[in-house]
Amino acid sequence: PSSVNPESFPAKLWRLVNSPPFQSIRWDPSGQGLLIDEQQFMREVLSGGDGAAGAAELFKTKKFTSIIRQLNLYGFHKVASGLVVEQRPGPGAGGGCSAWALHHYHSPHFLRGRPDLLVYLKRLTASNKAKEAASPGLSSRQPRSYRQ
Amino acid sequence: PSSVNPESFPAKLWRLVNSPPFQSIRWDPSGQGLLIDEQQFMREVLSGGDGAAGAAELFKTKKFTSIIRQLNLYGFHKVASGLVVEQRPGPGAGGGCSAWALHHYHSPHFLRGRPDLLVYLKRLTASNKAKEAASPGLSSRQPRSYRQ
Amino acid sequence: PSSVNPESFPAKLWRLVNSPPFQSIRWDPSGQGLLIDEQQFMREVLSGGDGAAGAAELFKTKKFTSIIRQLNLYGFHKVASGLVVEQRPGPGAGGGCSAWALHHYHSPHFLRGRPDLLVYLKRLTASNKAKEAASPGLSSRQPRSYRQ
DNA sequence: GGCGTTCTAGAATATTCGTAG
DNA sequence: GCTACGAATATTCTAGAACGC
Repeated sequence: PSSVNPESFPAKLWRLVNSPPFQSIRWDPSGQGLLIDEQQFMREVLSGGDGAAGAAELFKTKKFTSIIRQLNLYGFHKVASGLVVEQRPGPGAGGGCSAWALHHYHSPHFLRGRPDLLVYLKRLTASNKAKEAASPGLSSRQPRSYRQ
Repeated sequence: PSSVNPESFPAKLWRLVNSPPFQSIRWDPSGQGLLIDEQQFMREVLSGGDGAAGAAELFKTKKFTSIIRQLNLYGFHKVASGLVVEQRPGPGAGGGCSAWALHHYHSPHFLRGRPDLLVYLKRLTASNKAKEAASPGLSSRQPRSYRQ
Repeated sequence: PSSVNPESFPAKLWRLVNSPPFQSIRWDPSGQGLLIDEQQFMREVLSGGDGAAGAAELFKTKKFTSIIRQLNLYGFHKVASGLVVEQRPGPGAGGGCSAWALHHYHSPHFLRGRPDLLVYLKRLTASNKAKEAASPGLSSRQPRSYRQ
């Protein structure tokens, strides 16, 4: 019945992560999380589309922090890296290695190959939160465990 | 009497803004606010000192958002841009126009030529806020204009 | 269900002590305590990762005392040395006599082969301590021996 | 009212310094 | 001496709140 608004943030995110031309945002190896390269994302997706595939005006903002705010509003949580996080290829050229900001985010309703789950991605508004009042009620920064 | 800890955030900020070698952070024309060029600041100050004057290890963070959090913790507020913010001359080559992130922040206790005011910059902790309980009590984002 | 945040101090400590490439930090013979060679740890783990396995940015600090503070915050206690603590053979010549700082620390929730206990390692904050108000309440510095 | 964007604050852990015991 | 802890600041992730459409 109720499909997902293709202009909503989760729908845009889904299209981006499944778009091979966009290298800045992709699935993690397990397909359960999102990897976003901040610098590359700013060039490719934000700031006016001089990027590769011409993501013309996909988002109104030019600030990466707005993307993070949206992720949190839709219930995504940051996954602590620290472990694998694929090795830096660093072939040779380019040189300026630059402090990488590779963000890893996860939502139980955003999994590779499962577009059917997108309908469960709700914006965490006051009213929506009231509806889910009986939920486990995670605190703002999960004190310890976070992978559910 | 009570001087300012030179390792505190306000002291570091003061030294940076008064350091001509650092072009990423400077006074606005009136001397009452701070201008920070995000991209340049990340290169010059954060991320390991391959920048100009070697601000080796001034901050432990490499994230610009941490600087913003500190500014807010010390009572700085963003100044709505669109007004002054001198045009960047754009030396010539390159041409990558790039979506500029030029941040304009203000605090009544951070004014050009007035290092004596720095002692009034207090970190807004629970305890410090309790001490100033009698203040007007501004909400999180001042409803309209807040330029005092 | 609830796993441990891999970015927390106990998780990092666990990975380090179980990482053979890191020789500076290892289990004591009984597997109930931690042995840390201060000088080697500073080279291998702190101070920029020119060390062996490239523990790039595992900690933001470069001070060994900060590691000790973290150990104490998570309930570790120093084990009186002078007893076991195998002598380091001293690889060869030189005879850098070495007033070696070999630190021996213990926690009942940090045992070799028992990652399941890590969830009991709680940061000793004011709030956490309040929650455990009804606990046996061990004093800060165990009166005498506590080797269980 | 919903949603997106922006600025600010809350809350938890991390780092540092001083000092009590 | 020297271990352990309190307290203050720093860093990080998430949420609150205001505004415009």
